[in-house]
Amino acid sequence: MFTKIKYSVDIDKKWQKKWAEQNLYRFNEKDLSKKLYCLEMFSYPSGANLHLGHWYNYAAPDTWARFKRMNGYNVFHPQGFDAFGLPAENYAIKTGVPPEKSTRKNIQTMTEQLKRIGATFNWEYTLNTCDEEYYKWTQWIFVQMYKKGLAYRKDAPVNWCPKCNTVLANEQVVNGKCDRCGTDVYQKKMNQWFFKITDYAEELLQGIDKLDWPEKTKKIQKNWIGKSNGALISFDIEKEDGTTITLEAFTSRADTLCGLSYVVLSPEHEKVLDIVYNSHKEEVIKYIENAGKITELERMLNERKRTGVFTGAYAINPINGKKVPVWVADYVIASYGTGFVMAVPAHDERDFDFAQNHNLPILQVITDTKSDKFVTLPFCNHGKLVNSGKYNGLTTEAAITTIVKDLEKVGKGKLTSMYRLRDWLISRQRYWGTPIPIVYCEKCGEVPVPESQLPVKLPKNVEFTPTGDSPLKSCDEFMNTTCPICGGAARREADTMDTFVDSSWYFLRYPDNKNSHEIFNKEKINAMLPVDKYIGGQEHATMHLLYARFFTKVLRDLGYLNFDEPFLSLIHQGLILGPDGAKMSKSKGNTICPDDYINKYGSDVFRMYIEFAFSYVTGGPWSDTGIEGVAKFFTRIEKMFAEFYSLVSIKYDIIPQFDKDLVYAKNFAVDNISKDIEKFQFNTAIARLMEYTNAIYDYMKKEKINYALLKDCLDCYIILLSPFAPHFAEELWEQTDHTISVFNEKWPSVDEKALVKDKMNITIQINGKVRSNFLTDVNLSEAELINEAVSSAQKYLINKKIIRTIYVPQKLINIVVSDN
RNA sequence: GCGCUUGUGGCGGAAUUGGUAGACGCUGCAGACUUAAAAUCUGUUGGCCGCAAGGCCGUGCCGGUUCAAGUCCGGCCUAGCGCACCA
Repeated sequence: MFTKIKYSVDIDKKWQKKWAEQNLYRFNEKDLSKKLYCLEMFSYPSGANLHLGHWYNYAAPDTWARFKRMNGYNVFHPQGFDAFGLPAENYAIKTGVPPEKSTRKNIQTMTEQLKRIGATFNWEYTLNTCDEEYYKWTQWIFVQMYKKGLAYRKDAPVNWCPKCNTVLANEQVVNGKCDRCGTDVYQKKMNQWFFKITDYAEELLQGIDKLDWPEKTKKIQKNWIGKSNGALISFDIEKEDGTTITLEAFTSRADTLCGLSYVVLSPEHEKVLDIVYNSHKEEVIKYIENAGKITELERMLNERKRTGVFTGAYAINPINGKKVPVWVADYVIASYGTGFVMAVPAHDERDFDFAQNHNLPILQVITDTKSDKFVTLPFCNHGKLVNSGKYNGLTTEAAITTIVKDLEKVGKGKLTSMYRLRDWLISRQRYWGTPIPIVYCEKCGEVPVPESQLPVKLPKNVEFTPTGDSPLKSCDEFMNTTCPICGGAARREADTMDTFVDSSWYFLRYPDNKNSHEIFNKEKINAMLPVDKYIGGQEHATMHLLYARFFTKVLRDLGYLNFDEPFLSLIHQGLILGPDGAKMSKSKGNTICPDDYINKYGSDVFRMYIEFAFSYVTGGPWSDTGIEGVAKFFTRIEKMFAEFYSLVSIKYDIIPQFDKDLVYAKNFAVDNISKDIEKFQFNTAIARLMEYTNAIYDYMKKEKINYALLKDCLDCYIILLSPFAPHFAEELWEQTDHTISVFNEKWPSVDEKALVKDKMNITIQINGKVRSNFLTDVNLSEAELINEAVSSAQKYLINKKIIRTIYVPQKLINIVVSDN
């Protein structure tokens, strides 16, 4: 029998225990026909309490997952930890506690706290990237990639963070500063490991359009890959000794070739010293040395001043044989294109600026298509060609293909594309990460560790304070090993991998997390993936989300996967800011601790509040005004049920007219709540639930009540409530004489007939302004409606002439009038 | 500099994609219950004019398209994000 319920944190505990005992949310591995892989980005095991961001990231998608579960889906909803990385190591440096120890402890605390959300997580599938059983396979992937030539080592100028004492990937440098600590990053030439993500540039780009991802994220990723169509053009350069050397330049404006007035090499270009004349050598070397000292940041600041030096050499324009001077200038960057550029000052701002500074000729070869009027230089738009011999009059588009075709005939040009995307630098001079499974043997050189010897274990007792050199180097027992090929003495690679490597494939491991003899069972993973719904922050648009796509494609090409994309549908949760509107941070002291709220109100109130108070994908500043309102809403629900059980039951068979409102309200609620949850619009879904609550209250005030109908509506009510307040709904379900669990119930379906109204409210507009409205029968014809509207709006029509009427079905009639 | 996104009551936020702006809730105000308070319930709550009926104004600003604009177009302002010598 129903006893009065008072929802509190005790009810959370009761049901969390029962659900765990029954393993209620168990994933059924046997039948994957309706599997649904719902995944939130895993979190970093930080020491402090679970913060608001975690709650927001996990609780709301759990509402979606529960909804899907009740709609018959076999929901797979795993949870794990991205445990390697800088924060644990920095914490260790500060406190002296080894990262291993603090991380394990944090994982334990966080797991307990995550359980307090009362989510449908499948904990038996958990993983942790710093476990040997996990990173063994991270290393295994590295070795597979190495064998395919996708992991390679090279000397390259890399981004160095002097504070973190490590190199960074391009993706981790933001405005010339370290993404992590904000320190100015500078370039350093080092020998490092890279993943050849550029091999997949085109496919990564092409695949984006097919994804159900936020448009903005797709755009960010497209821009990051940065495809640019153009042509490679070869220039012969005459050296001082009389020989010539040929260099290729990439350009998107081959049409401007006749306006060429010089060519430029970047200071880092390997052929600079080969080309330079003796008379200019000293000056050029000095220039290169200076250019090397400038950091990324300074380069950006000095973006207006374009410096450079002449090499003494001349290049031949392949289209007309004209000789142009060869310069070295740091406005040409070595890492994009070929590091060698053709300069057309009349039609490029940078070249124009440079030419003016150095008194180089400026030849106009493009003019406006529409007017032959004088155009101001530099003219960078498209147009038509002038001063270009036989190409005169062609549009720029046509000229590009014509000119490149002509060049191609003499082997001097071809159409091609360039990408902005660089290979992914994965070496880190840090301790707390996956060791790179490579050994260096004096005889055999660089040798990948064979699969049978994996994992290369991360040693425990290492001095991990960063010195700028890899901490593992100081650990002899780690470093000294034997060569897997010849058995002779060898040294291990001392760097560890970027933590983004760990997170690039974790979603592939969850469904088969205990597999000890292979990375995962192919059949199983191909049946379980792709992830159907992925939820996480937008800040990963050019990092994790790109890397994970890359790994998926690599593993597919290695024969392990039969799909191309890991995450079909992606949602970004908004960011919850501090009450001051600034990003929450401990240093600013504007963090919010969910625990206080949970202890006071219970986790369901907290969950429903964060779902109700924000638009999920937008987020916003935190404020707890309103959480009382949600708590009150819970009380109102409790009272609603108490009131129902106190009613004298009056039963009758014929549903009178006044039951219609309730039936409508129920179906309206089911319809809209379902649609809104599906779209992650939890705030409006909850609003509709509140409306349904009000409708039930209204009904209970009536003189005559159809008890069976009301009971049915209340049962439905509990189901609709359950994804938003799982513990509370489960308690109500039990108290209203049902067998648990409410989560085994089928989500209600909509009776479309109940949503058809027999009356409609038509708005009357006069000249587009709302004047009045009238309630009428839905079956009336347009003509009848207009008549009714005109007669009911008589007072607005005095001395007016009706010009036309517009009828919007079921909604409004606009009467357009003029003065008589 | 280029590209994208945002701007709605005192507050959080709605608005079926061009069709009654402000759903739902918070706050405030008034009332009921109470010795009183809390809790609960009932009304009310964009601004201005009006006793009222009613009217005028109103979705960052200026203009436009349309019978009709928060929604579409052009320009500007604001806040935020992405890229930034990409040839």
